[in-house]
Amino acid sequence: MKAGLSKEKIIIIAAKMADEKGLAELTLKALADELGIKPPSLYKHFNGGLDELNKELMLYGWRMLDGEITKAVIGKAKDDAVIALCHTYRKFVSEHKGLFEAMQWYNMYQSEEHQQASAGSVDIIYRSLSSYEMTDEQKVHTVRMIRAFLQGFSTIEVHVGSNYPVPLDDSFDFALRTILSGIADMKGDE
Amino acid sequence: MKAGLSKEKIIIIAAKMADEKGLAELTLKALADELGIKPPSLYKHFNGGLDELNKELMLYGWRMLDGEITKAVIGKAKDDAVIALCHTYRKFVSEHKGLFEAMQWYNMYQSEEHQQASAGSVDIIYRSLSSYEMTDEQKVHTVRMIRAFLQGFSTIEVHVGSNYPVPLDDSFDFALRTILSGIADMKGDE
DNA sequence: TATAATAGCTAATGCAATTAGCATTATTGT
DNA sequence: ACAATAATGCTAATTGCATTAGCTATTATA
Repeated sequence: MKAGLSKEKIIIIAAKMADEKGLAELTLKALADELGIKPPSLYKHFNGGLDELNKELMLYGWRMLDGEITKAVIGKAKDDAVIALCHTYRKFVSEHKGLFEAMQWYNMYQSEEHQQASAGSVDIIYRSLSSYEMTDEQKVHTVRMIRAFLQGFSTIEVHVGSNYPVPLDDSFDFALRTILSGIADMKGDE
Repeated sequence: MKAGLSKEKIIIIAAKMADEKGLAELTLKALADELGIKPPSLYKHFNGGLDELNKELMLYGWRMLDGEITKAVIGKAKDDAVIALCHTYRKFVSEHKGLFEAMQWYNMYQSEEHQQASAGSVDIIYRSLSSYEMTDEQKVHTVRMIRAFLQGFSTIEVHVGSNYPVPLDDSFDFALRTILSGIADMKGDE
């Protein structure tokens, strides 16, 4: 019997499974079961087996995040753009914990492809900064800072959960304001 | 033959292996080979098998990082303390990439123990902020911001490597200055 | 020194990934 | 329409690691 599957459809299902149960639970066996096929059949779609599946999930995740961020910053500039970008990133992670795990996977097989995967988001952050008056080098630093903050905060949030007296939302906004204020201060600096 | 091993000795070797080859390569088989014993023997030290080994590595990593940070901030206050703390954290990660991977593992089996593991570092960051004039709530926010930044930056650094035109060192210092400047600005804010 | 605990071993099991080779269903060129 | 080909699925078999069970030697202790 032919199940009428395609790489894209499989990736979408796999992403859903990863988001629901965590990336570690996404085995070829579990995925095959879900799809109603046998594990070896997956190799017809993913020659590279589990590794390739993970790589595709990573790329899929970055593409999706790029798309959402792009939408979110349309028509916005400076602080508004950065704020929208950060909130979008955070929302994405909260809704796609499994994909986010896969997206952090990009050093394995330290290849080009993986480097480029996150380059899209980096580029969008970079362009969101275009309306600020800063040197290109300052922009690179700022992109890295924002990226580090977003990734770090998201990771902690995913891992730790949100059961504190002081809400994480407040901390996120606080940190965002701090970063923006830092950016505003950076005129005269080297 | 008795190899005269103890849980502690094994963890130290395992940590070294993880740092050298990556956490994923640290299998019970590889560890047993390295130790000159057979895989099942490891269960005499780690009842819980691979899971427990990973958990112990995580705890070991946090203990070690706590120790180094504690040493680094002795006799320092305010910005000096924060700067020392951040540099120490970053240096630690660059020297212990495998352990760092294990340290991020702390949500699995979403238990108490894991929560507490990173609490030590959080506490040290918190205490490093004691000499600033800010409310307790602001301190919590700031701790989270610093922690997110450090973790995010380190992760990116570990994953991406350092082959850019703009050196990561500069970006790190830049971000650190930005955060400190943001902290300095936060007097009147809510 | 007898006894219990410790730390190692071998043998066997289970499970997921993967490979090889076969069968069936689509597709496509004529 | 139909032969050739590609695509997609299957079963059977292999590999490798984690884990369990049960045995043995060594160490520590009463």
